[in-house]
Formats: sequence, structure tokens, C-alpha cells
Amino acid sequence: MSLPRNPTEKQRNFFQEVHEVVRLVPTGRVTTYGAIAHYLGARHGARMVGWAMMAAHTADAYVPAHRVVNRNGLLTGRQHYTSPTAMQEALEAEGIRVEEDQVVDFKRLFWDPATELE
DNA sequence: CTTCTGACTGAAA
DNA sequence: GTTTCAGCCAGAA
Repeated sequence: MSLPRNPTEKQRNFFQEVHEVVRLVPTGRVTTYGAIAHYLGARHGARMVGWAMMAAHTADAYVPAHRVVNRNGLLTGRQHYTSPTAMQEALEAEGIRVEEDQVVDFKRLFWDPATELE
């Protein structure tokens, strides 16, 4: 799997939708790929959200991708960072404790856009 | 056209 | 608690 070298207009919109939601995540809180997919209408699978997150690295605006984890609270995207510990350090800098690549008290820190934004 | 893969998820065993 | 499986959409070979 690889990124499109020349993103089309449609792809750009898709990335913007996902990135916009991620930017809404408050500091010190986290959300999941599935929650974002559900908020966007579940028209695409959670995999597509993860795919869009990969593009966050090359996005124009900053995207706090470290606040997006999988449903288990695991930092599955850490391998895509410049360093394998960058994601965890970014979370800890916001007061989120991470142990064994997993967000501590994930259930309490979880921020669901579909619920919080209503 | 088919096939495979992926920063995923939910159900089933 | 675990492992396994089948959907899921987009893109590349």
C-alpha cells in the first residue's frame, strides 16, 4: 500500500474531512479510527481513516495524529512516526499516561466526536 | 479485469 | 481474558 503521488481533489477532500475531526480532539484526550469513521457517517471503513492519517504526515495543516489510536487504545501508528517513541512522548506531554504502547485509562480519556459534538 | 494490502472493527469460538 | 474471521474502501500491480 502506498500514497498517491499526486492527490486528486477528491482525495484531498477526504483527507480534510478526517484531519478536521482529528483537530477537534481536545488536548489530553484521545479518539479512535472507528469513532471518526462513524462521525463522518460510516461511509468508509475505519481502515480508510487510518489511511487518511498516514497522509496527515504530509498534510498542510498540523494534525494531532498521536491522539488517534485504535479501539484498544493501542498506539498502532507509532511505527509511522519519525521515531518509534515520538507518539508516546507526544501523548505523555499532554498528560496522557502510556504503558506497553497502550493508553492508560483509555475509556475515560476517549473522546467521541459523534457524542461530544452531538 | 483480478488480487492483495492496510495507522481497523465487531462478532464468534 | 485469548485468537480467528469476515467485512470494510481505496489504490497499486
